[in-house]
Amino acid sequence: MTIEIKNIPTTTIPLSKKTVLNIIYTQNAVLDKFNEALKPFDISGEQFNVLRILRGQKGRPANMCVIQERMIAKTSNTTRLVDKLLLKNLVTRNVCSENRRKIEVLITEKGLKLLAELDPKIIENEDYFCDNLTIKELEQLNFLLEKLRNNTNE
Amino acid sequence: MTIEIKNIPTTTIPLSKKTVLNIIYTQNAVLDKFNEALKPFDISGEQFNVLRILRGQKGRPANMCVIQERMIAKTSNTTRLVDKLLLKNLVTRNVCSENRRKIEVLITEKGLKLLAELDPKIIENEDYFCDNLTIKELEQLNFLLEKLRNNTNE
DNA sequence: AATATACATTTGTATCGACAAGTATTGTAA
DNA sequence: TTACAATACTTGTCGATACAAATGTATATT
Repeated sequence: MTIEIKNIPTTTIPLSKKTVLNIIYTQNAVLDKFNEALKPFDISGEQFNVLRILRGQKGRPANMCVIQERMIAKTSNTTRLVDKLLLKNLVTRNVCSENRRKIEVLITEKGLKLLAELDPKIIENEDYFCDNLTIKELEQLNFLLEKLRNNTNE
Repeated sequence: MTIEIKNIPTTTIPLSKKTVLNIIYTQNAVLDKFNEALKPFDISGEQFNVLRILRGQKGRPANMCVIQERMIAKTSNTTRLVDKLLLKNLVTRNVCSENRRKIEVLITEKGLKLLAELDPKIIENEDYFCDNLTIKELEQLNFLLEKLRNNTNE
């Protein structure tokens, strides 16, 4: 189900356009593989990310806004994501007693188990692409991506 | 409305995970800026891409499946995207007389005008990021992305 | 010619992202 | 204390993705 993407010709397309396209294609390829790995476990990429954030809390409950700000996708809807996780009993959700505006979300044992099962698949997935490059090339790639992104003009 | 993303530490996170995250963050940043540029024109990124594909046809009509296979997002719903463009009179849609299963989609004058107006904004957008790197660095970045993507194992 | 199969597109459903608006709770200031 | 604003979260809507199923048309098989 993966589509083949040819390398983009530099002669006909300006280098900047080619670069942007390349970044988009590459992320698509990476995310496709990522979602493919998650699919047998009936969990979406964003649900998985929320679970990982909750695990990172190490027992301390996370508010909605804490989850929100740590998510990769900015304006995703935390309420509905947590709803889905709740339905699968992967998290618990309770109103905070000290500040009743807040919600305390915790990962359950079942959630932790699922993550433990998924961890090696995710690593495998990351290595699948990164094994194509040497350490030096990976470091160079990271350097270039960060330099491209960290615009100093703003 | 853009969120700041710190550089990812290499010491605590494996290089492969860092690389994948960097690719995702970078594409997010690029697409955010891209969508921001399109927003005043009331057109979504995918709608814009379809219009560009149609312009690339240079007067020859495009079938749905031709549009589909040239789109960046694989399984996007071409029918509904074309519907939206039709509502804005940016394209025409007719059943092919030779093969009535097929649909012939054409970009209208209004569509071409819109693209002409958008072209410089898109270039500006691409340069916004790429100006941070030298030509050599851009070429290196493209090389690395393609090498990462073009997995020889399959 | 009737049936089956492949092809091209449409439709339906669930989920997600982006964004605006709404609700409830808390904090603050006149 | 009342009024207003800020905070935390929820709900609604729209556009889009992902995917399965359905529809309509053309082609191949018997």
